[in-house]
Amino acid sequence: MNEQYVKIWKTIQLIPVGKVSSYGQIADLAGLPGRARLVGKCLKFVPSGGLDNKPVPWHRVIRSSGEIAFSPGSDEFANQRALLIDEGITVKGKRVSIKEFGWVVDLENILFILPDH
DNA sequence: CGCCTGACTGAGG
DNA sequence: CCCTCAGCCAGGC
Repeated sequence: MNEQYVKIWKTIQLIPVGKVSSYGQIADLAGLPGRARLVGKCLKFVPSGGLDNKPVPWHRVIRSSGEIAFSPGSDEFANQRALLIDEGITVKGKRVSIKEFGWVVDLENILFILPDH
């Protein structure tokens, strides 16, 4: 199992319900700065059963611009959009307001919650 | 080694 | 808001 993938998945598990993060932000928090594209690739292989008996909320990861990465019209797009809306996130077209729903990582998270790396 | 491909990003026009 | 472009980095061939 790819160790970097595990770090990324664990970081994604920290995104609170009702918040969104970006590929780049997850990469940074996982200790892999500059590797947003790796996060995208890694999300293709998210364990469907979750990790450590906890789900990996991949749908909370979108582009830094606030839009859903999948092309509008695709099944994946519709799926992700529905999952976001289900937990109370407003999605206008393909876009989420980062200002309103973006995950702001506080000091407590940085010091005590992020996985070791 | 080169060349191409991504669930990417930030700056510009 | 749209589009382009350079930069990005792991992988595949």
